[in-house]
Amino acid sequence: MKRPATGTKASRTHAGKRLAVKRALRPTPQRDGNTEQQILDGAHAVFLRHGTSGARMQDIAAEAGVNQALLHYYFRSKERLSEAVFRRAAAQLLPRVIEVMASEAPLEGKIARVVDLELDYLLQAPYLPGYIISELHNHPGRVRQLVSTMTGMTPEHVGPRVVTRLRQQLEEGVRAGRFRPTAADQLIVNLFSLCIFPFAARPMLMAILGMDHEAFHHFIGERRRQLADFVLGALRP
Amino acid sequence: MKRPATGTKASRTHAGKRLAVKRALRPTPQRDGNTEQQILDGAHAVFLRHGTSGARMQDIAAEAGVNQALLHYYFRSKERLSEAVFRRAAAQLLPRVIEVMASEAPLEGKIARVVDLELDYLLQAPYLPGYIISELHNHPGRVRQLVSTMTGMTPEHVGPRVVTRLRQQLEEGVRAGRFRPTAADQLIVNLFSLCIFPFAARPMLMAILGMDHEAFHHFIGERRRQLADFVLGALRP
DNA sequence: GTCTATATGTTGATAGAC
DNA sequence: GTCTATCAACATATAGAC
Repeated sequence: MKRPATGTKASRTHAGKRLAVKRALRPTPQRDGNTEQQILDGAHAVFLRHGTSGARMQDIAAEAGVNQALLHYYFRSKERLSEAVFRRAAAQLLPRVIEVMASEAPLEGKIARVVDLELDYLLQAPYLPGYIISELHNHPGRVRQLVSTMTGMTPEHVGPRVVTRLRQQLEEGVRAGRFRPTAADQLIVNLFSLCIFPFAARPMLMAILGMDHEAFHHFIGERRRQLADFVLGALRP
Repeated sequence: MKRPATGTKASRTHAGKRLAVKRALRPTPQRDGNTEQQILDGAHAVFLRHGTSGARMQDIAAEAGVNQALLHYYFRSKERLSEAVFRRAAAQLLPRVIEVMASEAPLEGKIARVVDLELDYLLQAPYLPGYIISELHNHPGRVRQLVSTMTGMTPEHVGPRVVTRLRQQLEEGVRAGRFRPTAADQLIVNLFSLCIFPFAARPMLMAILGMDHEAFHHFIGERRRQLADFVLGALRP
């Protein structure tokens, strides 16, 4: 049950793309350039670590170096702010990978490219997978935002297109004796699993395998060199 | 910063293993048998779907069919109740699998057995992986509870033992020409990734691949038959 | 042991000065 | 646009009757 939305709805002007007004020697502190972006960055940092339910608006304000009221001025509510952050985050997890998978390059190269792309990216954004999975798990409504975000970036529906192309390539490979018969959707999920899970479950893996941050980094470096061969190896007839 | 723990600490009797007192025709409603268990089940249901931060004590009480005050009578605080639920959940994700992996059976059989065990179990507890990952991600303190829970169930430290045994078997296999050189920890993570990720990322995968619940169930059924071959195939020299 | 009623603190959101 | 001060609405936790 959602909160009753106390005040009048959408009553305020609600900052559009505001332009750089005259900023001379006002008592107003040094706001770098774009306050909205600053807030979004702060919210990103806090939401990614604590999740939407666990995040506190006060912490976001502090992280962004602004006042809590400004958060509402720019984003109206925590709900909307969290949507904005989730959209931005969701847009970073897969699109490049999907782009590659949907391309016309040979399958062997695509797999190697996806592994490199994904591991390299996630190494510098290690909280992303855990956040996405956490949000999607705890707030089922987020699923709609995910699909709308992804369909907004790629022509047509994402899954079918990638899977169809992949299925073609697998069938060709099988006929040519290069691959063993393999279901396309299973292969896709295998690839995503192998790339993303180690980051999503990072705290667990580090605990179980007794790794510190440096060891984990090294572990991923090793993985970056072996993973494509692992998958290609599995595809051999 | 933790909440200041308002009241006196551990002041109450705090229900130990309470025994079945005389229950005749009292006005007290039909409490099946064990109220503590009932609460734990209700808390499990709510925490697994909403996460610790998102869960509300009132919802847990309702789910358990009891009063909110009873939650505090049995578990003192939301924090402790959530710990109890997390421990119980964490104890179900891996132990059987670790048991198998640490055994003396041939590697090929162990892999097939792990796949069957894990997919079968997760099919009936699909929220488990998302919950564990979400908790570990949003509440880093949970990591300690995880390791203490796991070390409490298996002799010695978990990871090292499993990895050591696995490394031996891999080396033997390589010498016998059955396996290609493979890092043990990478293989372990590959196995976990391939089994657990599809459930952890289930909402995302269903959305991307356009599956409904039935289709997902069928997808896992298919996976159950192919996954071991996929991994074994990757291990061939 | 279990309930109803209530205290206490936190949190998202708003009002209004500048 | 940005701030300080404050409100109103929960959510957790406790008190106390039965």
